[in-house]
Amino acid sequence: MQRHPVTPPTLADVAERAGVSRQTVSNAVNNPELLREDTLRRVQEAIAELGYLPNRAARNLRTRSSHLIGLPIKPAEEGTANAAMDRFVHSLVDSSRAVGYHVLLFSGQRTGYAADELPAYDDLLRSTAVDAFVVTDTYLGNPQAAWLNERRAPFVAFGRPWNDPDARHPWVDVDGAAGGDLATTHLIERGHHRIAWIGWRKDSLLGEDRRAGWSRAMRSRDIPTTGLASRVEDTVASGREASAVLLDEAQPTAFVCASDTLAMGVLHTLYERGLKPGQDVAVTGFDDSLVAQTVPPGLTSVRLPLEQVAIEVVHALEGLLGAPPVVGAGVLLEPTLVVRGSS
Amino acid sequence: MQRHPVTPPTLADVAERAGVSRQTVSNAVNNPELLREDTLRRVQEAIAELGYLPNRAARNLRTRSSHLIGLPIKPAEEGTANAAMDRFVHSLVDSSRAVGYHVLLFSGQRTGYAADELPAYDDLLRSTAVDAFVVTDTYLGNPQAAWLNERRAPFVAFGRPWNDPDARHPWVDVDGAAGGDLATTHLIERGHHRIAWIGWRKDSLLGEDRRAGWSRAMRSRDIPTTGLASRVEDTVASGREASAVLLDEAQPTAFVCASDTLAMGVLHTLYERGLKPGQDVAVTGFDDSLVAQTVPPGLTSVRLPLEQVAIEVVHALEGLLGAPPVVGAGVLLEPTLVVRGSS
DNA sequence: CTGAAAGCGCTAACAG
DNA sequence: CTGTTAGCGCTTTCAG
Repeated sequence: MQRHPVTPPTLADVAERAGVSRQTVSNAVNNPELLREDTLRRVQEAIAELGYLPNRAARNLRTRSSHLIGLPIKPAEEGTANAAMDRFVHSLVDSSRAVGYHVLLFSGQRTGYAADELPAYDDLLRSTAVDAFVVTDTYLGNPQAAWLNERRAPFVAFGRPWNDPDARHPWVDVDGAAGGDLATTHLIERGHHRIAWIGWRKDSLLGEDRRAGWSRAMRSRDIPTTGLASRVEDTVASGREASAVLLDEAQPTAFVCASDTLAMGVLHTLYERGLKPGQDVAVTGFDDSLVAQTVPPGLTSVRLPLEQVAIEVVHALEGLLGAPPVVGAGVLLEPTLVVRGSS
Repeated sequence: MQRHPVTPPTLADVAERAGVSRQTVSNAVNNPELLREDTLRRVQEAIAELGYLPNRAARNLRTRSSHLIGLPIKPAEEGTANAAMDRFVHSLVDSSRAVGYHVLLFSGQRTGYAADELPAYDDLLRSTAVDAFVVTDTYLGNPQAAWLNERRAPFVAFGRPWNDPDARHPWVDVDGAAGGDLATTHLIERGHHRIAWIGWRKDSLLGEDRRAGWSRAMRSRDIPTTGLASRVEDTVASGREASAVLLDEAQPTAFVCASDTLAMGVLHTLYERGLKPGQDVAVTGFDDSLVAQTVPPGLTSVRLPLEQVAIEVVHALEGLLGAPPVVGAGVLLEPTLVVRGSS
């Protein structure tokens, strides 16, 4: 039954070895500045010799906190180029650990429940399994943010609270308009004028944000945009169809896409028509996914500063979980453009 | 300070409401068969009315287990097509939850430590933060498996213990040779004879396994393989160079690659030479990444049954964490081939 | 089948 | 600055 060679040492073991009380050891770990220098050193030696590490469960029970952050993961979307999550998760794990938190994964969307029921979140919260959540798809108009707000559950959103002006939770987001502008301006500087936009349906406010960058860049140079925009689902097939139609009806020489997935659709169309991306028609994507990085001849893409996003998210989390909790203002970060062969 | 509207109900609250003792409530939750039917129902009603859920920390402290599984994540490898992890993680989260476990993410490889030091694992173990680990890259010859074995830490490996014949831990793997065979046979049936292999360096036993499938398929039909194999790093650039050299020196009409990343390298070479994948030269990859799914005209790829792998991993975990622990035999699963435009 | 007692390992409060 | 006391919420004895 005993899984480990020996029972791990406890506070009491360390205390005995160092010749102090248990409380002093606890202080040595959590409030070292309270101890006299030599006592502290003696305790730390005992800790090192014994290889002592505080028992999490005991600490969690006592402090009423789990030091765990819940991160819901969406069902894997196959057939899309979405790899953003991956990079973000890595950064989040690292940033969290730096402040003493670990990341607990869970399936946010279990089937068989109404839209306003989020049992996965609820269970985690009520069983005190996590201290807070990080939610990443507020922009899909899903009910998480509202639900969490209502329960006063601590959470930080990656994504602005578009449809909830009086949301009072911390958020971190990337300026989609700046990204769209970046890509469009890049193409204009490459000599393109007829630059098409392929984005998502209008109810995607994230999509509209990115689109605004495209129209801003175009309009500020008095380049007409009429007939050059298309709004579709975020799939390769949709991107392919949309680009085929646009090519036939509006003769663009370049495409700015709201996602790498859509941009891949454009590459499909070009491939089918024997057109060379970057030479005959320029294409840019969004997210700098692995697909963008590996597809020949390379897909120019707007790269989100996900590492920085994670750092800001954790920073907001620290405020939220502090005493007293502090909710900072939303943070908006700037994307960059990674230029590759497709433009 | 109080984060939630009210303090969550405890066992005592439920007991009072149901008019029974705390212990009876505990039994109702953990050993319902011990209770009389009407008592059980009364307790369950009280639980439902109060929205009671056991406090994790308390339960963990008492049972000396965290009900958490540690999953190390490697630093994100940009520029590769590796998306296998993503699908696996999803499946693992779901499978684990079904048996009462959650997945805790951590950075396996922190910098600044010698190869035989794995402080991230050690800390998690000694602080009783996780009950077990799932390790996913035993094939890289990294020291995790040996280290964990030595400490008697419970873990399940996704990947065979290639270099450790007397390893006594459960593992789940996918038959790489079968995958290589599948791809090669498919190409042979499509009429190809000069089929090249691009794989990893010889010290990658996973790579050698996959390669064995290629040579097996070739040899069983008496097709010569001389000069048709190349072993390189797992990067797009290596795949590109290797395929260029092979094309010049051995004139293959098809490439079987040990990874989608290498296959993308081949597509780069074809692109540069104006050759059409699937028409002029056939290409197959390995892992069925998002890249394979989205690149035009689609990359034929060997797909690993990651959902099934996760299920088997969790099954092994259940055995490992049971009383008494049982270590089942290794499980080897069969991959499938997803045929797309590149062949 | 149900209840009472004990204690997991830790830290918040207070006393010395 | 250090030690004592108490108890977080739960489950495992052991009696009734």
